[in-house]
Amino acid sequence: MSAAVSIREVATLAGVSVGTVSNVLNRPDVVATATRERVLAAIGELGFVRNESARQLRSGTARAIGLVVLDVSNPFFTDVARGAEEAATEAGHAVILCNTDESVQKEARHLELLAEQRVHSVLITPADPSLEPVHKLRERGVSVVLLDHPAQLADACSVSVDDHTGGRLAVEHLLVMGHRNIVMVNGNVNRLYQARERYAGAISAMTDADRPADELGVVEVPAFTVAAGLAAGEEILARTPRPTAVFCANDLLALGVLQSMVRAGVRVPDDVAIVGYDDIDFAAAAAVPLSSVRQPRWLIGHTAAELVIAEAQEHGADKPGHHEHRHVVFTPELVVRSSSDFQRSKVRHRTTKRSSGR
Amino acid sequence: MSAAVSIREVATLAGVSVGTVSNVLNRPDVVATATRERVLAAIGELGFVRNESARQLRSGTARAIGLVVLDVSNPFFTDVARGAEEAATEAGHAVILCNTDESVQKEARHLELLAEQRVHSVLITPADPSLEPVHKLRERGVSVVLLDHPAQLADACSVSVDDHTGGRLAVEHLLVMGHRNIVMVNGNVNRLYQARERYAGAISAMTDADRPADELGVVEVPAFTVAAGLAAGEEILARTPRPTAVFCANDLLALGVLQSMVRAGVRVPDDVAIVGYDDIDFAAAAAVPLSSVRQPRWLIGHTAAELVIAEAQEHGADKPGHHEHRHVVFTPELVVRSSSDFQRSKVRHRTTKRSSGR
DNA sequence: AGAGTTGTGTGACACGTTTCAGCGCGAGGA
DNA sequence: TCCTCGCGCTGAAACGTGTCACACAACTCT
Repeated sequence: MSAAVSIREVATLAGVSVGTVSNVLNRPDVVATATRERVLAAIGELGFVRNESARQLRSGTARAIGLVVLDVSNPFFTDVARGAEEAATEAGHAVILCNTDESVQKEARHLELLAEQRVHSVLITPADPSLEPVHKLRERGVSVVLLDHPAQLADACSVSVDDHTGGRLAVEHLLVMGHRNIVMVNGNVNRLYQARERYAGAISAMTDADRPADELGVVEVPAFTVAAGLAAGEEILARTPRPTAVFCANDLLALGVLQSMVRAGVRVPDDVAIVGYDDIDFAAAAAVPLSSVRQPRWLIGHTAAELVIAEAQEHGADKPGHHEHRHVVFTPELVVRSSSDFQRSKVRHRTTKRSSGR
Repeated sequence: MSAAVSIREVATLAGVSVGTVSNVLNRPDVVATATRERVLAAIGELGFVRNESARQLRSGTARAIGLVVLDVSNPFFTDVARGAEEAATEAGHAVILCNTDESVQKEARHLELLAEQRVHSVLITPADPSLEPVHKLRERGVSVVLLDHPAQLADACSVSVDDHTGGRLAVEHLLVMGHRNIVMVNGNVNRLYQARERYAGAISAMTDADRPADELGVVEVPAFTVAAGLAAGEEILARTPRPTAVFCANDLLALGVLQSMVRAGVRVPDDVAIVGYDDIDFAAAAAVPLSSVRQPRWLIGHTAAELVIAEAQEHGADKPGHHEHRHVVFTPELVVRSSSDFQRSKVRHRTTKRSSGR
């Protein structure tokens, strides 16, 4: 009901000019203490709230950064988002979270909206492999940081995790555990960079171990979700001979596969070993704790936000165009738990017996 | 690099006035076809993008609605967010997702930011039980819809699920299954409305069944997370006599409790039955599929967004202040799965035997 | 005492858009 | 022929803020 109160009304109530009120808000040190307090009192009395639109119009750019992810429902991305938000908040920026569900159309629409908002910058896990909307954004002068995407391909900073190594670590581990019939549950290799790299890493582990590449089967899924993992699990169960190990490109898939194994009475890891990717919290908390390739989720988001803020500062202070794009690459780490480790799962079984014996 | 191009440059290139360009964008029907196409061509050539800040400054309010939730990492809330976003997109609005982690400070800060953005409206699951920041927002003229919160307390619309019934359903079920030593894992009853109501429902199930209320124990947790559930599970395991059933105020807690039971070799549901709340996707996909009180997550978000959009339209078209606040209450539904149902879990066990027998 | 200096505050302009009164013009009716 | 009307377009006035050149007063230094 109460109409929006502007800086002008504050000024008249405090008996000063609008410029002074603006100074109180933005450079409090240049205004005398007495006046400042008078203005602040007026602000409180009127319940004045800055109009961010007007600020942005004046300054040309918003104090917000867009974060565009493939799936908000995936805990991996919410953790990345938390990291980004923390870094952004420190620098006085807000984060606008956008979800694409891997859809090129949704991605384009979100980027369009973000461009209209004149966001400070955009952190994005691209859904469109052509990166065309990303380039368009850069042409419009918006800083972009690519998440989980190859550094060299685009004229932008990037933060990623070495997916090739990640895939290799997982399959090396399974080979060491003696598995000779492994299947990888993966997304579309042409569409998603992560899917491509993790598969390549897996293959390199096979060749390094002098195993023929065709010992690594593939089940392609339409999405990185638990439901898709369940379907993949059914397909794996139907295969003869049944694979003895499954490497999933993502923990949600792994949880789905695990679930279909348990439902079918297939023991994990005794009959089938499973390794996931991302090491989300649900992985450790699964009924058969899931081995997984850990990525520094929070750090990815945090670093990306820091990078983009730094880029903007350089760009502003120094000569424009002088910015050197940085490419941060983290190294993933294999976390072995019961789902792929016979020894660990034995410990669990012993505990089981003891407990049920009392 | 390319400086922001404004409507004025488009106008000169197309040889028309700025007003005409604006009309092409907002009321294409009032401008002649030839001119319209000329303008559109100029827009394409220059790569013009509307400046949303300027629009907002002029129109007074943003085409965005804020969604403030207690925990973005909780799949329940991401599903609510998807519903809200879908409804908002239909009406041409964007959704700004904010996370409070149940912190009063973060909530206040986010609402402050949203107020500065002059958002169209706010959908919120309040973290501050006093609702004071919510009232402040309403005074500033921002429409608010409360999610999962009692309708009557605030001067606002609300969308909620009957938590009292939900709690009752869960405990009734456990009583029918013959449990006489039940424990509820719950958040702080004074701070969170949901915790309070679900507990009250649970108690009413006890008294309706002529059971003494003290047969329902309580474990209070500091947060609705898997980690907190794990800790609660440890505490439950240490109790003597050990409870035979656990009702968790949320699925994340239930997953944590389930995990600690499995780790300790306690069979679910044979030794301990577990019922969760929300029926997130992970519940069905858990290794012991989780019984849960289902809430229409997507619908909650969708309805809330629709309500707030409708409120704004009425408010704008008719006399202001004439809006009648609506309170939508959904009814929850108990979904029984293996974690609390001996029969179902038997089926699973038979399957196990058959499979491992081949 | 005059010149420089520092500390405060003023007021107008610019940012990019929407909106609205109004203008020119050709067609149709009297 | 004149009047009216509607179409298509123009041009200027807002919207609320940040910035900047400038004004004014009170000191300090020589």
